Amino acid sequence: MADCITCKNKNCLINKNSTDPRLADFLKNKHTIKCKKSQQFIMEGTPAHGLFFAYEGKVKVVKTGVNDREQIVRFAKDGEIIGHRGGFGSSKYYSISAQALEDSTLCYFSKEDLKNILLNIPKLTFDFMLFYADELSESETRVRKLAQMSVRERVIDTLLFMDRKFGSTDQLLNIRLSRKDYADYSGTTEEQVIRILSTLKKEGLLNAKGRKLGILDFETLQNEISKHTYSPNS
DNA sequence: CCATTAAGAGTGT
DNA sequence: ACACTCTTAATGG
Repeated sequence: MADCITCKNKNCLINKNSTDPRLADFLKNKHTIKCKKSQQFIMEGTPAHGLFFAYEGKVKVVKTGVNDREQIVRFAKDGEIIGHRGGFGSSKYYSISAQALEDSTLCYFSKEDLKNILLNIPKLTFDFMLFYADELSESETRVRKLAQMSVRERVIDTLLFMDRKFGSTDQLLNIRLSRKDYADYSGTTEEQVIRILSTLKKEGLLNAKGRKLGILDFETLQNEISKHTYSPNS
């Protein structure tokens, strides 16, 4: 596989700093992991040895709650980090699980290597800090939405989010999720999601080809949740 | 390629 | 939430 310097994922924090000569040895220690669809590669509560980056593919990050109810915490695509703390911080264990949503390729760095470069390359550390700050901000916005939006609003918000994150082609979202996944991200049950999706279809706001969903009327959907999205963060 | 089966979607209660 | 039906995807010959 391509090395970090020539990597296509220009948004990756490692790629952005890959020309720094001090990174050369570190980059040699990168591992590449192939992951089949549905394969879980981080298990919550398991000792953390490092940090993953999605090289290619899509991943969901999940936190398990009571009665095995799952909450999808975030999604990751090309160039993005999975397992934010990766064991180089205070906790020795992963606080989340991660599962591939499609066949994916992951890059992996050990926590020792990571610690080393974070302590020695300020620019990279600064980029990480900015990234974490943005993530925290987004996470805060999500807390508010989960608390204040109605179920229907949360489902709509999730649909719009999927379009922003993964894009659409031919009026179909470029991601394939089960209704359960939509529920686990929106903080509802599968049945609720199914019902809301089918009413959205009847209202002509949503499109479905097979299992794929497509947004037909962005404006109406946007308007319906606009009172929650006046703030700078989506 | 088609048939069988498993997984997921949808609906009524 | 559960039970049931219908649809779609996966498997294997």
